[in-house]
Amino acid sequence: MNNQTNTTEKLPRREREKALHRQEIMDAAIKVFAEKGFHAATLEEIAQEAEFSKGALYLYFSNKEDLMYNILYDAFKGWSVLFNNIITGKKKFREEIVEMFNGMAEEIFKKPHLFDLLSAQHASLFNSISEENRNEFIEKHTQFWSNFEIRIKKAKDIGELREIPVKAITGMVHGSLDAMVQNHWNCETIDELKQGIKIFMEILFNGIGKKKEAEGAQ
Amino acid sequence: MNNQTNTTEKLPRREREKALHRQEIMDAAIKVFAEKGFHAATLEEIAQEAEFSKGALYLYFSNKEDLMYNILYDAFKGWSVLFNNIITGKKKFREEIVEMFNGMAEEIFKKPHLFDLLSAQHASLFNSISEENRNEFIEKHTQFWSNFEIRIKKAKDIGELREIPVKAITGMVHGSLDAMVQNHWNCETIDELKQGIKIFMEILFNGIGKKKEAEGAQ
Amino acid sequence: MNNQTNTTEKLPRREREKALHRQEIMDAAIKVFAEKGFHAATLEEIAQEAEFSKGALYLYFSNKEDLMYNILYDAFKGWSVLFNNIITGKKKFREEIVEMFNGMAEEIFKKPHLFDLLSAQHASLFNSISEENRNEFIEKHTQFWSNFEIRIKKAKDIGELREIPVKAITGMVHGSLDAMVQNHWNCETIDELKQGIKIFMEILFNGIGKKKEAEGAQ
Amino acid sequence: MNNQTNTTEKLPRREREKALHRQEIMDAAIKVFAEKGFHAATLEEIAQEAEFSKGALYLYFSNKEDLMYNILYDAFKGWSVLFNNIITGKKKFREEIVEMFNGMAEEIFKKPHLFDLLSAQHASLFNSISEENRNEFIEKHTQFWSNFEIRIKKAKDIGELREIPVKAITGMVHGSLDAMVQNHWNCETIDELKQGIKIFMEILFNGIGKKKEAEGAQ
DNA sequence: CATGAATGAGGCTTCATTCAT
DNA sequence: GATGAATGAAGCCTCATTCAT
Repeated sequence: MNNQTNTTEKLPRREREKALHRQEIMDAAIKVFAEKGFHAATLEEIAQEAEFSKGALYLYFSNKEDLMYNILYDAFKGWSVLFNNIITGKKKFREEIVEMFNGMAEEIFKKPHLFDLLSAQHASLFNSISEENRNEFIEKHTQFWSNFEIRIKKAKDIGELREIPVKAITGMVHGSLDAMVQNHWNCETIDELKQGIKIFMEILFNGIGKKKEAEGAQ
Repeated sequence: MNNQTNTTEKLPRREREKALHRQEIMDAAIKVFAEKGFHAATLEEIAQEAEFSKGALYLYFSNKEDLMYNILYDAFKGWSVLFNNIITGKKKFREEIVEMFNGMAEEIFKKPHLFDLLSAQHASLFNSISEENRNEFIEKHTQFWSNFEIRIKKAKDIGELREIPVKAITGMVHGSLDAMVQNHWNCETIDELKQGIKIFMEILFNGIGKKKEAEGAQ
Repeated sequence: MNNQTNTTEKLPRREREKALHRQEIMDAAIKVFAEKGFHAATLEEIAQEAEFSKGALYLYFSNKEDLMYNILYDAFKGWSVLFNNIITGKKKFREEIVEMFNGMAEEIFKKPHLFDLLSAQHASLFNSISEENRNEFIEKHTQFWSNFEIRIKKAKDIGELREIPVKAITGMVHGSLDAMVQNHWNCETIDELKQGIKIFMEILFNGIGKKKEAEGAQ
Repeated sequence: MNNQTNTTEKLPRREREKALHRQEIMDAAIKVFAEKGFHAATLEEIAQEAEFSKGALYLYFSNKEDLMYNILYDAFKGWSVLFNNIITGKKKFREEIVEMFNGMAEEIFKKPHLFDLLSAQHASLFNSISEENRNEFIEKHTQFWSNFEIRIKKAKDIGELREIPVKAITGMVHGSLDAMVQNHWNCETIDELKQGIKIFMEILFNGIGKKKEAEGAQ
C-alpha cells in the first residue's frame, strides 16, 4: 500500500477525492504523532482530527505503521528532490549550502507539524516501521550525505575551503541542519530564521574568534 | 516518590541495599526505554532486565512515569553540577567550552544507554512525565543556557569573541552539543570524540573558509 | 425476504435476471461459507466470488443471516421433494432406501460445495439463523424421519425386516446417510460412491458376521 | 504453549492451582465453543463462564487458537490411549469393538460439552487451528484407523467376518462411531446408549434383513 | 521485602451494514 | 439497479497496576 503520489491533477473525481482524503488523514496523523509520539498516539484521535471514523483510516492505509511509513516516505521524497536540485556543484559551495538551509527553512514553516514530528520523535519513528522500510530510508539518507562529502572535496580542491577534514565539515553542516530542523533555532518567523542562517554561515566560514587571536590559536 | 539521592555512602545496610536496587532498576529501565521508547517499553521487560519481579518495581517507584522521571532527574542533576562547575568565567571562554564538551563526551561513554535514550526518544520522554515535572526541567534547562549567554557576553566584552550576536553563538554551541549527544559525531571511542571536539573548536573559532576569501565575505 | 422461488421459467426479463443474480450470489456464498464457515466468511469475499459489489448483496438478501437461511431453505426444499418422491411405500423397502441413498449421492456430486458446507459447518449454521427459522427446519426434518419410521414399520409388518427396534433401524440409516453426506465415504466419483452404497446395503441387510457364527451370536 | 499434562498429582501448590485453573478455563471454553462455534464464541464469554477476567486467559493460553488447540489435543490424547488399549487383537473382534463403543459412550456422558463441540463444529474447528497442528491431528487419526484396518484383516483371516471389503467395514464402523458421537443416537442415559450399542452390533454383524430373504438378496 | 497471578481499561483491527452518487 | 466509501460496534490482545501469599 505504498502509493505515494499525491499529485491531485486531472484525475476522475473519485480518484481525486481519494487522494485528498488520504492527504487529510496523513496531515491529521502528522499532527497527532508529533504531539504524542507514535505509540502514544491513538488511531481514534487521528481519526477525530481528520474528521473521519476510525474504520476509514483502513481504507487508505493498511495499519498504523503503514500510515507512519507513508508520512515519512512522502517527506523524504520531497527533501530528496529539493536537495538534489540544489547541491549540484554548479554554484559556489557557500551559495549552495545557503540555498539548502533556506530551502529547508521554507519547508519547516510550510509544514511545521511534520518537522515537530521528525525532530521530536526521531528514532522511535524508525523503530515503528518495519526493518525493511527502515533500511530503505537509511540508505537514501546515507547516499545523500556521501554525495555531499564529494561536493565538499570538490570545494576544497578549488580552494573554497580551508584544510579541515571533510568528515568534520560534513558533521558540522549535518548537525547544524538537524539542529535547525529540531528547534528552528528558536525563530518565530521564516525571515528571522533566514537571518539566522546568514549569521550561521558567517560563523561557519569565518569562525567566532577574533582574527588576531584566531590566527594565533590552536 | 521523588527520592533522588543515590549517594551510597554510610547508610544502614537496609538503606544501602534499597538505594542499590533502585539504581539497578533505573539502569535496566534506561536500557529498555532507550531500545523501545517509553510507551513501547514494558515493565515486564524492565523487571527482567533488572532481575526483579514486576511487582518489585512498585516498591521503588510509584509508577512507570515516576521511574522515567527519576531517570531524567538524576541525569539532569549530574550535568547541572558538571556544567556549573565548568562554566564559571574563571578561565578563558574557549577553554571552558572545550572542558564542557569534553566533560559531556566522558558522560556519553560512561552511560551510553542513557544518552541513546535522551537523544532517540527526546520529546516523547517529556510527554511521558507530568506537566509539573516537565516544567521543572525546562526551567533548569533555560536557566543554564541564559547563564551561558551571560558568560558569552563577558567573553565578548574582554575581546575573546568577534562581533556576532550572542544568541547566534549560544545556538551554535547548544546545537552542536545536542548533535554530539545524539550521534556522538559518529565516533566509536572517547579519544576519537575528543579529537573531534578539537576540530570542532577550530572550526567554531576560525571558520571553514579560506582566510582571504573569508575576510572578503559577508 | 424469504423469496425462495428460483424457477427461471417464463418471467419478464427483469424478473428472470433478478432470479439469476440471486442464484449466482447464493452459489458464491455456498462456496465461501463452505470454505470458511459462516462467521469467518465475509460479505466482501462472497461479493467478489459472485462478481458483484458488497452493496448488491443487500438488494437480494436483507442481511448475512438471510442469505444463509435461503441457502438452507432451498437445499432442504430440494431434498424434501426428492425423498418424499422416493419413500412412498410403493416399492420394496430395500429398493426405496437404495434409491434414496443413490439420489442423495447424485446431489452430493452435483453441488459439492453445498454439502461441504452442510457437513463441515453443521451446527454453527443453525446458530447463525434465527430461532424461528431454525425451528422451521427442525420440524420438517423431524417430520420426514418420523414418516420414515412409519415406512419401516410397514416393511417389518410385511416381513421385509427382522425383529429389530424401529428406532434402531432408523438411527442406522440416518447415521449412515449423514456419514455419506459428510465424507462421501471417501469416494472420488459418483460411480465409486454408488458401488459403496451397494456394499453398505449388503452389510445393512445381511451383516458382516459369518452366517454360522452370526446365527449363534447375539 | 503446548503444555498438555494435567495430572494434578503431587505438585507444589502454585503448580497445582495453575493446572486447575487451566482446566477450568478449558472446560468453560469447551462449553462456549460448543454452543456458539469457534468464531462466534468470544473470549469475554469464555472468561465469564470460567469466572476469570479476559486477561487471565492469556496467562494460560497464548491466544484463542491455542486454547482451541489444547482442548482438541487433550481430547485426542485421551481417546488415543483409550482406543489403543482396547483394539489390541487379544480378544474377539466383536468384543473389542463393543468395548470401543462402550468406552466412547462413557466418555460422551462424562464430558458432554466436549462432544457437542466436536460433533457440532467439526470441520470449522480444524480450520481454526494452524495448519501444522491440524496435520498433527490428521496424522494421528489416520494412523489409528489404518491400524484398525489391520485388525479387521486379522479378524477376516481367522474367520470372524464375512467376505466384505475391509474399507467398507472400516467405513461402517467409523461412520457409526461418528454418528454416535454426534447425536448420542438420541439416547438420554448411558444405559440407554449401551443398549443401543448392543442392538447396533446385532445389526452390524447379522444385518436387518430376514435370513431367508437376505440369503437370496443381492 | 519480593513475587507473580489476576484484573480491566484501552488500543488496534475487522466487517456487517448504510447511503450518496 | 449497482457501487464502494464511510461508519461504528465488537472482538482480540496487551500491559500498567494491584494484592494475596
